[in-house]
Amino acid sequence: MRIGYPCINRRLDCTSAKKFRLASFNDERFFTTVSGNLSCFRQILAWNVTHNILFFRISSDIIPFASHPVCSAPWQEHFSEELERIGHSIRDAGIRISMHPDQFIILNSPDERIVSRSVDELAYHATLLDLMGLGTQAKIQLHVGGRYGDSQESIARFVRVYDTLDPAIRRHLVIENDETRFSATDCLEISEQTGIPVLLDVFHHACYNNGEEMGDMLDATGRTWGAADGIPMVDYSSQHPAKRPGGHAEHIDLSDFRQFLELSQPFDRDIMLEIKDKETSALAAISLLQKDPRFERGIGRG
DNA sequence: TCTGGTCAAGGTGGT
DNA sequence: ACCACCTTGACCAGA
Repeated sequence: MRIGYPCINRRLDCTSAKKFRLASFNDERFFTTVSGNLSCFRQILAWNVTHNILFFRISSDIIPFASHPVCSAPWQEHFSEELERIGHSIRDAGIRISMHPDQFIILNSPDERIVSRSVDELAYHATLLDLMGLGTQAKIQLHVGGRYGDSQESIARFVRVYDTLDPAIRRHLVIENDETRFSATDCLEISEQTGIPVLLDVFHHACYNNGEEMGDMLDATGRTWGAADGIPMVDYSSQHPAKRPGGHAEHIDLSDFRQFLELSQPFDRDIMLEIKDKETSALAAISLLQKDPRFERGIGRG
């Protein structure tokens, strides 16, 4: 069991997701920005290791506009050595990496231009992971997409597109339930047809479900991960009291988290905390986990 | 130096 | 057909 947080460390005076406006794109700006992002990424990883945080989600903005037509700069070659070095240090430390392309990346759109752009963006994610040599345990988590008024047909369209994807993308790709469109059960149906692993978003499942028990869903989604996929990942958050249902909490709710740990007791999972205060909640979660044998095993794994 | 309108990209639901 | 909202941080133009 590892604990992770996404993209940003608020205690460090740097960001690994610096970007700029499309209108001001030029190669110099691009390379300078990526260099800064990678430098901050290394700092975050080092900070994480000293705090036993061995799971981290890389921001899709670490290479801004990487899959956009405006970007013809050969970033793969330009940064290959640096990425390889970073990848070595990630593997040496036993760190797990994930990525989460944003809401515009949709494989089941009826508009093939949207699908094509989405595939390009996924290819960028996979290339980045591969340049770091992170292997198939590094995952790109994606939502199923839109319903377009017909969930079954939209699921079928996802399956059809998935089957055409380059294996270089598929080996990293997992799907995740969302809080309004496709439930964990929908994802399991897709998994049965494609073999794709299902990442359970615990909070989204609580928001949107068909009455399935959380424990059963943890079990069922975990079984979709093969040996090469590594320990199943889950996303965890809790409800922000003031926000609409589905709004992420500002800080981890430790009593809720303790209940989740209890519930998940039979299973080993890498837990991504989708919580606003990022590393602060990760530290709190870890302090709660000191005596959990699943976590101790994780630290020893190196 | 500070502020707030705006940012590559889509989907959904209300009108 | 059109618009606000989803959700997020931060860019950047203008004060």
